[in-house]
Amino acid sequence: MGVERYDAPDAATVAEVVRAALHEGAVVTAEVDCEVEYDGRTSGYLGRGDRLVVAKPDGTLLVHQPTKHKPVNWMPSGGTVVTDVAEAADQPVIVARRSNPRERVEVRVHETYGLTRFDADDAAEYEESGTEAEMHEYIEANPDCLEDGMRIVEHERETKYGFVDFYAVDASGTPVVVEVKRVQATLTHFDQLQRYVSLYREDGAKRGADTDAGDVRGMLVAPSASTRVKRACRDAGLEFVALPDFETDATDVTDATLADFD
Amino acid sequence: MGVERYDAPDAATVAEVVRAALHEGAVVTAEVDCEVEYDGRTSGYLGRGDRLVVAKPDGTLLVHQPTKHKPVNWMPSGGTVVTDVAEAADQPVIVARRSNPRERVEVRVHETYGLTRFDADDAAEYEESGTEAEMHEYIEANPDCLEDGMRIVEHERETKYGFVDFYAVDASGTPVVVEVKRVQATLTHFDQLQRYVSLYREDGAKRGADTDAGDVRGMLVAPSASTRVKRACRDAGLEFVALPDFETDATDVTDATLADFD
DNA sequence: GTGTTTATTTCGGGG
DNA sequence: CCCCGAAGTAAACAC
Repeated sequence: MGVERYDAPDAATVAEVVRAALHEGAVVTAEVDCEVEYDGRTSGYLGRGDRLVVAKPDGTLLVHQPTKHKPVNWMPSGGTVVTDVAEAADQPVIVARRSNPRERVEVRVHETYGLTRFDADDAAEYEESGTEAEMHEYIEANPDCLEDGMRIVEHERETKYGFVDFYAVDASGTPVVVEVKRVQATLTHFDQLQRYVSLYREDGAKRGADTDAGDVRGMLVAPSASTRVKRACRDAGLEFVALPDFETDATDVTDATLADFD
Repeated sequence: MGVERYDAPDAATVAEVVRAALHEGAVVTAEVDCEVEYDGRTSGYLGRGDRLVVAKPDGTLLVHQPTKHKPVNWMPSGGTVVTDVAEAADQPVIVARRSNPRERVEVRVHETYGLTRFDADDAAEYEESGTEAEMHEYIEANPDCLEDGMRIVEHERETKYGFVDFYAVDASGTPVVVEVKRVQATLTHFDQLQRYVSLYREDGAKRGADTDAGDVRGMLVAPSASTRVKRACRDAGLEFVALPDFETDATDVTDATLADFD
């Protein structure tokens, strides 16, 4: 929980402080004028400018420009961050590497305005509600919200082409493949459902030519869908089901249900 | 390009420095003990712990735990970041909001270890090569890499269900829909191609029942693909084409070509 | 503004 | 390890 601050440190200090901090589990932030080079999945170069550099002890490296959410260059956790001093120019150089995929970020520092070592102590974990997983739980507990008489047969059913959110059966016994989305449905989601339904229809056709191979319903469940998606569903014989106002307070419903068992 | 540093500032100082910095276009970083609340697309809560908070003048807010690439909480650019002091506890509170979607991040600061104002001057833009766009250029210039006798008819052809990377014709005059991926092909990519091909086949069927409506080839081009994807392609009558070792050094080729014109 | 697609996506879960 | 799909995806780009 301590912070150590270095103002306009020289190259050797930068290299040593960063090395020691990361080794000892501390986070380092630096305000620098630098240029950046990336080589790996693609390659790229960022000319000189003022940036915020963050290095974490898990190998994460972030280079932030003064705007935007995403770092302009980075390395995800799992790699290693090392610092060195380029002899010729007496400049600190921060290099982050990893293998799989093999990639490398090099930050050549021209000027270090400031450097901070932060021994952060954080045991908390983020808790979230309103996720798709919770939506699944809600549907599993209340299959009638999809359609009266619906019965869930299997959740996350594995097929040779991937996972189906729900495999269900409607009131008349017809199988229903259900794909659930927490956000407005897109063409990609339609694609997913289409893939699963095609599979079931093929399998149905194999089981027997006399049975109606198309006797499988596909259901895309989401709070909304664009016109294009609705049309695609209609054209492909799939159904879009608007699950209205699935609010994050669905947890309240679950809580109430659980309370009923007390 | 200047940095101002505040050690263990009090709540009023934090609020004022953050306000002034963001208003004047500077980036602020703070090492704090805080709790965080998010409400918007989902909702969530993060209990007390030491974190690095970054606020940018474009409305970006980042809350970083000591590990991982992604911030545990954030607000993308475009919103507003305001600071205040909770009277009761004399704590700084940083709130980022935006509409569309309507969401809000609240950082309740229990202790501020350090605060930095960074007047960053950065005009550089990141330049990247080895992207999918370059892969497209390569294919357009060398269609034979897909298959001997292939001719590109159209690049980025628009359809009512989205864009097709290439619309081509093979040596025998059969149309080929081509979907190109820079990374290993996934089922999602297969889905995309499948959607386009279905469309072309439907259109073919509409044009004339006597012509073979299935007379369209679909080609998924990528450096590799999982077994599942290859099987899906085979089953759907689509082709997977491994475009071997398309390296980022394709830029070298370009450079050499450009040099030839000197 | 919506709608769609890409991404050095990152991340987590399961086999 | 790979494979797969979610994400508060963000960001670019077309309409």
